[in-house]
Amino acid sequence: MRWEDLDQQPCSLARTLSVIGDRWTLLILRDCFLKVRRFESFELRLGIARHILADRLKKLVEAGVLDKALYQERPRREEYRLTRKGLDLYPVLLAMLEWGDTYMVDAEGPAIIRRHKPCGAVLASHPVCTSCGEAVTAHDVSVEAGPSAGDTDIHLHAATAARSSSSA
Amino acid sequence: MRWEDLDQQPCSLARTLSVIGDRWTLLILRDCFLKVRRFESFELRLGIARHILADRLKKLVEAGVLDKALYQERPRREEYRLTRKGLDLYPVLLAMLEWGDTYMVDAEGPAIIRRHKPCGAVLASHPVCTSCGEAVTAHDVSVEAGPSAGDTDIHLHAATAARSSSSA
DNA sequence: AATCGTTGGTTCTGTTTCCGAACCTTTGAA
DNA sequence: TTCAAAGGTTCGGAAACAGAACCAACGATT
Repeated sequence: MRWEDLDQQPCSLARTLSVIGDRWTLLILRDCFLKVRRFESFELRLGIARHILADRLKKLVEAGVLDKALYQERPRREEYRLTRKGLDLYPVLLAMLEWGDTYMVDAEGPAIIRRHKPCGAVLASHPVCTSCGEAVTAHDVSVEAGPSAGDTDIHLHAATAARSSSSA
Repeated sequence: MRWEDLDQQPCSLARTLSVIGDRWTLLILRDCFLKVRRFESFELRLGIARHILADRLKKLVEAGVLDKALYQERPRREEYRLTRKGLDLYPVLLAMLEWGDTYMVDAEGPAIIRRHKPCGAVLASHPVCTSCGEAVTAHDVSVEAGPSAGDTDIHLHAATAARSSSSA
């Protein structure tokens, strides 16, 4: 499978990965959420090759995750800001941050702490079902074919995928 | 920055990416959550080169995300299962799935639907603060130096990162 | 007891993709 | 008229990836 074909897959995870699934993109987005907005700032903070940074920013703009806005005429200067679509990636970042805080930190604990401003607590979060409000775990979730399922039952019948399927 | 150095960064996102941040790993994990457990099944479903698959599975086992368990003696057969650490990645996957469902689907809607078994609703979820139970958005969260912060204020002072910092 | 199929890999040899360094362009300031 | 800053683009080498072939343990088949 080639990287570009990911967004053709009938799987929302694959399609999401086609936007944010590369080496640098999530680090760029992390910085966006920290209010980094300028090409040079990204470069400095990430130590990324300018070439790659330019490419990633362009792709994020094309994907509608970032918006390139003029913040100054004459010297024309532009900055990158998260769109609504980009802001909606926050749960992804948050989930990754918290997993890292739990499993990947040194003995002393995490280098950065997030605090939930409304309540003042050090932030820990978990997903809840928007309908019933209960916490969601992998075991509570079942999958079924959706509207555009077609013959893509491959995603449902995991262990039985012995038939030579359409995506093999 | 080299890819291997990611897990040395004082940032939980970077460290998480050092485990799940490559092209294939999240797709492999998606399948794990769909109860795919065997080398051949992964290969068939993903269309991944065997070589790469073997490498990713090994790394996931080394990282403690998967566990390689004997499920049959004589023909000795092993399978890969999510550990607790791996299961705890579910919020990451879920957040990506839902973002994809929202922004990346065709007109007909998503190919796969997730249902919250306890309440029966089609699943939509959002993160809530474990302390106060309120929904968490990017705007509600502030960051501050944590226990092992050291001189890594680079992660806090986004736009002011004009000094040549330690990670540049 | 030779060989065949199944599972689960490893070893080759290209081809993409990535990275780092250097260069280019626009604009304003010295 | 040269300089610097912001924001890119163009290169050659390095790494990751893909596809195919090969290996090996084991059981079943003949």
